Amino acid sequence: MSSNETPTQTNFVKQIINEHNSSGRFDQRVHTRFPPEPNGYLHIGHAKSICLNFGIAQEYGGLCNLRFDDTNPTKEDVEYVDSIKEDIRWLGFDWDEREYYASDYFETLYEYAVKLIRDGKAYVCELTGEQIREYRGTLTEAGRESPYRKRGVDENLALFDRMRRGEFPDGSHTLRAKIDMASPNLNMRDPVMYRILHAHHHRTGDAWCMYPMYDWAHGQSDSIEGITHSICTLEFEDHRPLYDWYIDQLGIHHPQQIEFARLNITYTVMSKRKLLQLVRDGIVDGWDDPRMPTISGLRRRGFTPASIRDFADRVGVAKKNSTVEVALLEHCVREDLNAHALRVMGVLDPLKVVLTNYPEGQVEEMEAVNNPEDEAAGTRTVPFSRELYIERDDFMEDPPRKFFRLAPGREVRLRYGYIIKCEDVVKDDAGNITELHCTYDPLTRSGMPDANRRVKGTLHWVSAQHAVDAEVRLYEQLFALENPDDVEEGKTWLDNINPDSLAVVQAKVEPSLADAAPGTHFQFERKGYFTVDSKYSAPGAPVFNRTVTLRDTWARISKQK
RNA sequence: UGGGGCGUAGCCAAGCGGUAAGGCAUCGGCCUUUGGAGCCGACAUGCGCAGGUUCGAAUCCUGCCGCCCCAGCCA
Repeated sequence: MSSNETPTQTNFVKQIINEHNSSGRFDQRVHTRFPPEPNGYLHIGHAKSICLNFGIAQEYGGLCNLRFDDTNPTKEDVEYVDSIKEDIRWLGFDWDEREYYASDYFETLYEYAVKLIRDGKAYVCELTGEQIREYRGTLTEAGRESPYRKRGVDENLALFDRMRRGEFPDGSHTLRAKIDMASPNLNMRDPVMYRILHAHHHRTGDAWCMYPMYDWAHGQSDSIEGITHSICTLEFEDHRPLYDWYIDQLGIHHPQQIEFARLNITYTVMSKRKLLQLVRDGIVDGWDDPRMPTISGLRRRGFTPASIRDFADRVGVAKKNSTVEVALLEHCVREDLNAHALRVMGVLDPLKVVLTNYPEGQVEEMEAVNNPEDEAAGTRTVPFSRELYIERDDFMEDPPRKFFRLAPGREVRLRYGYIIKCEDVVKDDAGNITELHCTYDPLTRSGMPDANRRVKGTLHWVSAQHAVDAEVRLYEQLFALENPDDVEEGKTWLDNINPDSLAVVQAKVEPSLADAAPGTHFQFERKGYFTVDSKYSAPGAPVFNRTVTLRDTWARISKQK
């Protein structure tokens, strides 16, 4: 953990582990796992789980496996397993050689199923999907037993074998656990263990035409891997009795499942289904669109692994459903980037300034600090000349009281340059300001004694003749509402999309940025943190994504009016 | 009306019978060649509500109330 990350505090999961360690239940062993289904890209909610599982393993000197729960070939794909592996590594975690797949255990699972059948604890059922639902009963009424429940062991064994051999069509048979159709826990009402699916699996190919249900595969997979603590989300709490039942019937290693609340963040959605829809409908530019809460989106946006880990730590782990304000995530990146990002100057909305008393053709190289938070980052040189660009909103013809920037007759400091004074405002026929005529004070160059003169504000700038054109993408929240699922009658969450979530702007940036490498983080002084886009940026034609703005006191003051 | 969970500040979250940590946000002030950063300070007589036990309760007991999850051959 780097120094800018908050020390991890205690949580109920660690308390449980501590109790196990003092009782000796698992021989002081701590072995967790991160078990994604490869049916989509990882998002920041997964990052919370990854940090938890790998973090706990690290903290207790244990191990954390990566296991793909690939029990449904109709939804899964290698594209997803590749992206998942990349994202976990990028976050800074390593599963060594322990990369497993539930499909590795299909044969073992099959043998386990045969054992249950032999013990009279499972049977082949020929009810249709609809009938199974009817027989299940409701939340308040017990279910009815399937007419196939009383089949003999030999018949079940034979039928199950024929299921495996592919003698039956999809949906015609299932293997079900024989538990209790009257259980108040619906998961215990003879759950389906296997369904017939003549589908090609991304790993096992066509070896199987029936696949284990997640509930039948998950607990045993953990058991087989010797997992001690199976950490998962709240919705599986009701499934724990079933997992316990399977494992107890089988008499195999019994992990402890612990459930925690999944992460929600304001102004975004976290369900894979919705993220997939945003991608498929072309509402965003792929899974890694910088507005997406996916790991790949956050990466492209400019978030750092350390900032996401820090966020996961600060958010904590508990059982209460909650929604964390996106401001906390933003705080975490700012803190990391403040310490590490190189400072540069870039003007997003250029307004030309002519220094009328500055020698024509003269160019001075101004020394600029790369990162005031890190002396080792050194300095660089920025060209200064007679014609410059400043930010259009750093000038006001008729400024309000607390506006500390440029205005007619007012003086302002150009960062690392001179103090200048606005003498004239030049406008076009329509009355738009086209340029400013200013004078500079030659005794106030940065470093000179007169440079210490007190002026109201300091502006960033770029020399017009040296400026590099850059495309800058300014992002806002993808959704206009804190809770995108808060929809009125007849509308959907898609109606809550923020139409202004992306603004593309042509900026002027300092020459050092011309060939900036994709993924590099910068602070554009006074504006925010920006990252070179990994998809569209090219040498000589840089494209920047705005990760997050700087905290902006002036914006707050002016909004209060 | 069944079962499983959860209620501590605007948002997270510690606390585990001895008198409400911390972070984010917000609001003041200091400082500043980034209105950034940093620094200082404020921010729950109160822990969903009502009773009870106790010298003492956010913590224990009882009863309410509210919210989330479960009726896929998804995970």
